[in-house]
Amino acid sequence: MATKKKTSTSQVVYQDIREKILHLELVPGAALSEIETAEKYHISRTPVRDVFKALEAEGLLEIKPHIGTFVSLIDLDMISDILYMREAVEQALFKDLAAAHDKSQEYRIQLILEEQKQIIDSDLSPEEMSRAFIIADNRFHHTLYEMAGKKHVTTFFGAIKAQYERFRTFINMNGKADLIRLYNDHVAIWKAICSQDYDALRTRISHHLYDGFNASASELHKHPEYFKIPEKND
Amino acid sequence: MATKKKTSTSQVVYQDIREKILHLELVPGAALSEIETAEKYHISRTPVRDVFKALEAEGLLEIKPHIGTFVSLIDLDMISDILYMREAVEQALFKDLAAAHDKSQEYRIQLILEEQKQIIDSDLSPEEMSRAFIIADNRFHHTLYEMAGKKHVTTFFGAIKAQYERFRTFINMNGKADLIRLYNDHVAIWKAICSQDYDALRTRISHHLYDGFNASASELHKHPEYFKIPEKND
DNA sequence: TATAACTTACTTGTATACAAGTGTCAATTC
DNA sequence: GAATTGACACTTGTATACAAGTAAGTTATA
Repeated sequence: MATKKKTSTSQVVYQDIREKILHLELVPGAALSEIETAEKYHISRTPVRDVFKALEAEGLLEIKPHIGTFVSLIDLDMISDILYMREAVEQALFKDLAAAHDKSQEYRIQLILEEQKQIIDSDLSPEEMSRAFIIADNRFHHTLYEMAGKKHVTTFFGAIKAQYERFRTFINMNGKADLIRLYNDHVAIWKAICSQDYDALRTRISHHLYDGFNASASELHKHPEYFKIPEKND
Repeated sequence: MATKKKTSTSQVVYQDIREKILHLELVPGAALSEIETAEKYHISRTPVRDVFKALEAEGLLEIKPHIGTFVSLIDLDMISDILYMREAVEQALFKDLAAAHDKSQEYRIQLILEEQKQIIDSDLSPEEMSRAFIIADNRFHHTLYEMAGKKHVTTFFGAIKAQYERFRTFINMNGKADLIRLYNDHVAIWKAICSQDYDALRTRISHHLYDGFNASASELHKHPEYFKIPEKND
C-alpha cells in the first residue's frame, strides 16, 4: 500500500519529490508542473503523472484538473486526529504486548534503543542526526507492532505518517533535546512493557506523541500560508 | 485521500471496477488487462492506467510490470489487524464522546438508527438491503467520529475498509439476521454512550466488529484460492 | 524422446501529439 | 475611463504509437 517497488526510473523521482516535500524544500502550496518536472528528470510526462498520482493518493499533492498541481497544505486538524488514533492503537497494543511478553525477543528492542542512543551521541550534523533518528524511531514502533502480532498496523500508519513528519520538520522538532526526550520515552515505554507497569505505560504513551505537537503552536505564525484553514461548515 | 473528484469519465470507471471488486464480480486473483478494460469502456489506456494505479494504492489491485494486473487476494491477517485498530480507536473515541456528550446532537444518531430500522423492515431484495444497510452502517460510525470531533478518522478508515467490505461480501455477512444483529449493536452502543455506561459500551464495541469475522472461518474452504497465504518469514 | 533455443503473442512502461479547460491580459467597445 | 470581450499561454486529460520485458508454445537439435 505504501511501499511500492515500481520501475527504478519513476521510483527515484517519487522518492526524490516525496523527500523534498517532507523536508519542506517544496513548501506547502507550491506549484509543480508536469512538463517542468519531466524536463528536470529527463523523462516524459507519463511517469511524472504516475508519480503525481501516487503522491496525491498519499495526500502530499493536490491535482486540480486544467489548473495545476500543488503541494498540499498542512492540515493540523488531520494531524491531530492521526495522533489520536495512533495513541489509541498503541495504548491497546502495547498493553497486549506487556500481557503476553516474550523475553526471547527482548534483544530486538534493546538493539534499536542502543542504536538510538548511539545516534544521539554521534557527531552527525543536526539534519543527518534527526533523519537517522526518525528512521530508528519508526523502527522502534514498528518492531513493537510486529512483536504484538500486528505488523500490518505499520503499513497503515506509514501511509498517513507523511503528513506528520512534514509538520515535524516545520516545527523543527528534531533538535537534540527533542531526540533525547523521544529516546527517554522509548526506554521508559519499553521498561514499562517488560515490567508490566500498566500505569506508567499509559502515562508515557499519552505524552509521547502529543507533547511535541502541542508545544509547537507558537511556531505556526511564521508561515501561516502553509496551513489549511479549518472549514467552518455548519 | 480516499474520496476523489476526478473527471467524470475515469471517475465512473473507477467506481464501477471498485464495486465489481468489492462485490466479488471480479474475484481475487482475476486478471485485468489495460487494453481490454479500455475497449470495454470505450476509452484509451491512459485513463485506465490512472484507475488501475488508484485501485492499486487502495490495495485492491496488484500491478506486476510486464506481466499483468490482478485483483489482490484477500489478506485475512490484514483484515484482522484492521479490526483490531478500529476497535482500539472506537473504544477510546466512544468513551470520550460519552464523557462529553452533547444532547443537542442526539437527533442525528436517532435519525440514522431509524433509517437502519426502516431498511431492515423494508421489502428490498437481500442484495439491495445489505448495500443500503452498509451505507447507513458507515454513516452511523462516521457521525459518531464527527460528533467526537475526530472527523478525519473517517477518511483514514474509509481508505482501508474496502478490504474488509470485500471479505464481508464473501462470507455473506449480509443476511437479515446479521443486519439485525448489527442494528441491535448500534442501538446498544448509542444507549451506552447516552447513559455513560462504560462497561456496557466496552463490551458491545469489542463484539460488534469481531463477531462476524470470527464466526466465518468455516466459509473459507469454499474458495481457498481467494486468500493470501500467510508468509512464514523467520 | 528429451532438451534447449527461438519465435511469438501478450503484458505494462514510456514518449509524444493533440484535446479541452482555466485564467490572464490586452484590445475593443460603450 | 470602465466594463466586456476575446486572443493567448498555461495547465492537466486523453489517445496512440512504440519500447521493453515476460512466459508459453513451437521448432530444431542432440
